[in-house]
Amino acid sequence: MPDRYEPHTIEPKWRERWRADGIDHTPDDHERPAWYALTMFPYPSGDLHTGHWYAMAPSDAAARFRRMQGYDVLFPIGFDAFGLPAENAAIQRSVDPKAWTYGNIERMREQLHTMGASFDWKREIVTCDPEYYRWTQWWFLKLYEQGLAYRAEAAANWCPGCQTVLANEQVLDGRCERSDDIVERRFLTQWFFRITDYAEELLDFRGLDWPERITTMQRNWIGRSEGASLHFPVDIAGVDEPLTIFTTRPDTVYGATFMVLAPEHQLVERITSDGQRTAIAEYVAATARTPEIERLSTERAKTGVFTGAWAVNPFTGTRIPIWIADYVLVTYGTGAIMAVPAHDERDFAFARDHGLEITPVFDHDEVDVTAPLAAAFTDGRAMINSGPFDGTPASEAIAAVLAHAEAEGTGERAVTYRLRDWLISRQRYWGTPIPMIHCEACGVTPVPERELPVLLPENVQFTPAGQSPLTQIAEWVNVDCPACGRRARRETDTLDTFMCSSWYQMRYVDPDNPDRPFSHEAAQRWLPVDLYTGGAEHAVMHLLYTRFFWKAARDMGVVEGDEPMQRLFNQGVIVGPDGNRMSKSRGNVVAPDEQVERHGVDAFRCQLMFIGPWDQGGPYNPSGMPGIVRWLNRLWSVAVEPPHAGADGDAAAGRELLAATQRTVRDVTSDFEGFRFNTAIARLMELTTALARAREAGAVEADAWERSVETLILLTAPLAPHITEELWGRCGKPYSVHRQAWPEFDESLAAEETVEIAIQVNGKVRERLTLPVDTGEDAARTRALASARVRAWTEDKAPRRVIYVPGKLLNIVV
RNA sequence: GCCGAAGUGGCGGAAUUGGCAGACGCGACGGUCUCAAACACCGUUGGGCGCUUCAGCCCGUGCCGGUUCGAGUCCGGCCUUCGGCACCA
Repeated sequence: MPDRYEPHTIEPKWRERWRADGIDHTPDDHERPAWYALTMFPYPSGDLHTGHWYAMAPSDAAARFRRMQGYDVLFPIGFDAFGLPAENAAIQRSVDPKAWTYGNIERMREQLHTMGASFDWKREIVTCDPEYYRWTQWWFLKLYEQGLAYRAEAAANWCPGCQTVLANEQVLDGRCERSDDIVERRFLTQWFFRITDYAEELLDFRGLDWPERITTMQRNWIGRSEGASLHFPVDIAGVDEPLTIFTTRPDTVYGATFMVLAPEHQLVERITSDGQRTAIAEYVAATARTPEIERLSTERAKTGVFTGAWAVNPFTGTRIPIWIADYVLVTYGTGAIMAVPAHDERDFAFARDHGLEITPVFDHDEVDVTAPLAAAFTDGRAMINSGPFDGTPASEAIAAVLAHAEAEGTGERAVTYRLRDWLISRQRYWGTPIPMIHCEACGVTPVPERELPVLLPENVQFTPAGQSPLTQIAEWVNVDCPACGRRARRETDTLDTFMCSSWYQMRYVDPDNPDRPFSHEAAQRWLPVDLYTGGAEHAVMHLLYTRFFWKAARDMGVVEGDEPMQRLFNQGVIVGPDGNRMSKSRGNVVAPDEQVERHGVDAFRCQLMFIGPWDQGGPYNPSGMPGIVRWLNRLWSVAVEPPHAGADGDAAAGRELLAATQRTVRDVTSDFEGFRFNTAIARLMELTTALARAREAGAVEADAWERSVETLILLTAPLAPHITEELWGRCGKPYSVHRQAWPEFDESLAAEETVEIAIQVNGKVRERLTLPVDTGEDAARTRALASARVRAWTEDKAPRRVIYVPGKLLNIVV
């Protein structure tokens, strides 16, 4: 009497065996081709939730699939352990961020083990370990050496109540989430990476197997614009340098009737007239409280204030007023624009609301400058009101004006990107210390490489009001300058955690190397990553930063090739049964541990993979679980209970079973290639049912039965690793199922003899005929026209047209 | 607001380039087994009309329009929902 499928007995047993055998360790004999499968490492929030399972179980299935296909697979795991939540816990609950983080890691490590994922734990990395962040600091120094790191003023959210810098996440509706004070923007000197140096190259995705929506989002994020820089002299005593603006439409310069600076623009202070000083100051202060998303809204009224200053249009010689307005951003272009209200909707709205001049410079059927927005046309035919250019066709206008500007020295061709340099400074404690020292004599001085890591002090005080705790630790802050030996101060900002995650895939290839971030040999063997899986929420920032990092590393000669991740797959976001993001306050959290306890690991993994396409995410409702449990029970049953002996079986039934098995091999293999685990499971369910039915009928050859069952177990192994290991053993096969070769599709066995063709009359299905697979059009047509049902619809009229799609349908048009 | 996606039965979803809409599963209903329950198994299941002998017919993939022999799929215009928007990771 075969016993029943009891996941709680077999699952822990096999996990222990695998752990003892080190079956998941990355092979180092280099016998087979290398495959680097990487899943985004988790933040150690303390609890492994359904989202982690949703990200990692299919990633594991993909890694197992490649192993069975004959690759040596590197499938590592670690923790992205620096960041804000640890600091919040410290402030709110007086716990030490380090103790909190490592406690969480320990708990999550155990939870991850129970997932049955084939991670190589020997290579685990934790980004807040000094042995890891020492190399993050090393990278910072290298980028600094390359001239890719620099300091500049940048705005930060400042809470006047807490006297501290806030993350965007901590700002709700312009107020501090803790104290409810109105958040201001403050300018601090901070560190940046010159990611914009790579803007052009980052636009190039050739050779990468990435989803198009991701590359599109990155392209738009980088936002390349071609145009011109134009220089407008400022009509103010003491201001010699001209005001430089960027425009994509230099051909409209004769219509520039005023200028607008971002309220944060450096010149504002110097050019404002005494009479306007109060109004300008008020407006600048108000802007500091306005979120950028709101500023960019096209539906909002265009506010602004006149500075009292005038510039000169270098083409017309006309004096034009200089305004400030918050629809101009200091971070884009030069932070200043020439406003051409006749040909730009935003400028038009502004001019209309503030009574400014509107001069069209392209002819058009109707020019109605008194009408609302719609009248601000951006298309033209030929230039007008443009001095020597009058009559120039629109198609030649930009080139003509640019040539003139370059000849006169009033402007030049320019390309601008929306992409801004990467701000990496954080005024926080729980991050990688920036390895820099500020010396009064020598200026900013790097910490010598041999002194790395700059250790993060422990047991620090979080004062309720004030800066990062790092600034308070005198014995840490005060050091000798490495260059001149005089007293100097450490940099107290820490690095953005995106920097930790920009190079972690490199560290995994050689995680314990004490002398270098990784060895050349290990990089040769494993890099770049063959398959990167992770959340679509990282579509732009993380993935852009890691591409930048890789390219910078390449230019230093540290890695080879142009891209860090060959293939990318972004899974969707899993939400609660009610369609909302899972959260404790909503009460819609599905706890993985509970599901595992009830149905086992394999069932939970399979259910997550079965609910829908992996890149779509969506609501997770455990109500579908019975279907998966039933399937695994049936799988168990067909594997342990063959048809009764003595059945020599029917050869035709055996052939049919093997054909169905081969079609499953074909479909499941291609589904795995495309991460369509939901349809793969559907096909496996069908084969399982076919086996159960065949056994019921009692007429299958023992050989065909066995081959089919074995294949079914192998195809299921990446999805449900425990039950398949158990059944493989029970079928008398040698340990381990996870070391077996993936079944090869044998087309000669899969062929079907007949096929059902839909017969349409005028596009509507009226008949279905079962025909031999190789039926030609003429034969199919004859058979169709012989059908009484078809004749009833054609009324015996001669077909006007016949469309035949072999194996699918025949459409008769009368 | 800007950028990127997605809308298909009561529910999750399937339909590789335009070619039989609803695979697979949940739920529901009916049945087998059982003293009963659980487990398991079998059948039906998009909506409407028809089914007294035969069994078929119409509608249907967010909404409006278009292209095509043929549209869930392509085009134009809307509506709704979701992801990202640079200090959450």
